[in-house]
Amino acid sequence: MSATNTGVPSPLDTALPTPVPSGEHEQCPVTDVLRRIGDKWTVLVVVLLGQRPYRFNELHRGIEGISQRMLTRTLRGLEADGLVRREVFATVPPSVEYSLTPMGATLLEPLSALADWAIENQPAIAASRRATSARTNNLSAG
Amino acid sequence: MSATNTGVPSPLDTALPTPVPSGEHEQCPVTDVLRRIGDKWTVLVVVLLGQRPYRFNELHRGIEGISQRMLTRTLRGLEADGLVRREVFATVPPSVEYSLTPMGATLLEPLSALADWAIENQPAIAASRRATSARTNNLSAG
DNA sequence: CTGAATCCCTAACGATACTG
DNA sequence: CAGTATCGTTAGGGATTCAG
Repeated sequence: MSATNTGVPSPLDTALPTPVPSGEHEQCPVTDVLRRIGDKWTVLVVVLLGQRPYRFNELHRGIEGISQRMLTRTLRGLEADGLVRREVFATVPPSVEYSLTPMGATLLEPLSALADWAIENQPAIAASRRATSARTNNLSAG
Repeated sequence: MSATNTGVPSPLDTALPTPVPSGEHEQCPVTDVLRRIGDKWTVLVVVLLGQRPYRFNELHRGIEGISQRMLTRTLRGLEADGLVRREVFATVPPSVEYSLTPMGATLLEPLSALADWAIENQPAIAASRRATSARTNNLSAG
């Protein structure tokens, strides 16, 4: 199972030559993507759009806690990256439909792998965090 | 290839029942993990430690641009999550060795899938971004 | 060598109000 | 309905300094 250096061909090696890229402003694509999808809402939006196209307020209602501002920014970012398509229908109450592009849809697969890992390991992680904070409290208390 | 709703069993569906979890403070494990590994340095550290154990300053030199502060915080976070193990050797110049735990090593696999995707799609994403900013400039200029 | 502590800046985020 | 504009708060992150 160990993916350290035997099992996995590791495309990460390709992305991280030797000392780590990050020359100055040019980050490696992996980091770039991680920072994009690591924000607070992008994954939720992508996952919802993976089910079917959504309209703006539909997403707004579907993602509890998101503000219009952040929903707009998230969608704009995904659109700029070519992961989401935005279709405007000039109807009388104007409506806008968002959907994944083909490239956006392919993101669901690696995302699923990571989600799988997250779900599987979340209990262990949570337990580890609790143990750590308990240990920290002990140090404070004596 | 479409992973929209036919090909992939989508563990995301498990994580996102219908309207999206996020009751109030309790986020879904996927979002939680994404925010953890989506920060600026975690992935780089995990990838390096995936090759072999590293000492503190070795990591510091290996990851160009990281500050001691952030390296420490990143390692502490990973340690608290049970993904990284910290071993202190009480030698005369004290040395500390960091390595992936077994659970940490399993993270390399889904990370590779995502890295694969990132590397493969990075050109398209970059092109899309350029096209978008060019379009924005056109609106401003004309 | 391996950090912890402090200060400061910026980007991200959220709430609210306003517009086509 | 689908946004934009503005403002205030907070969290992430960097530089520097100090300590075991």
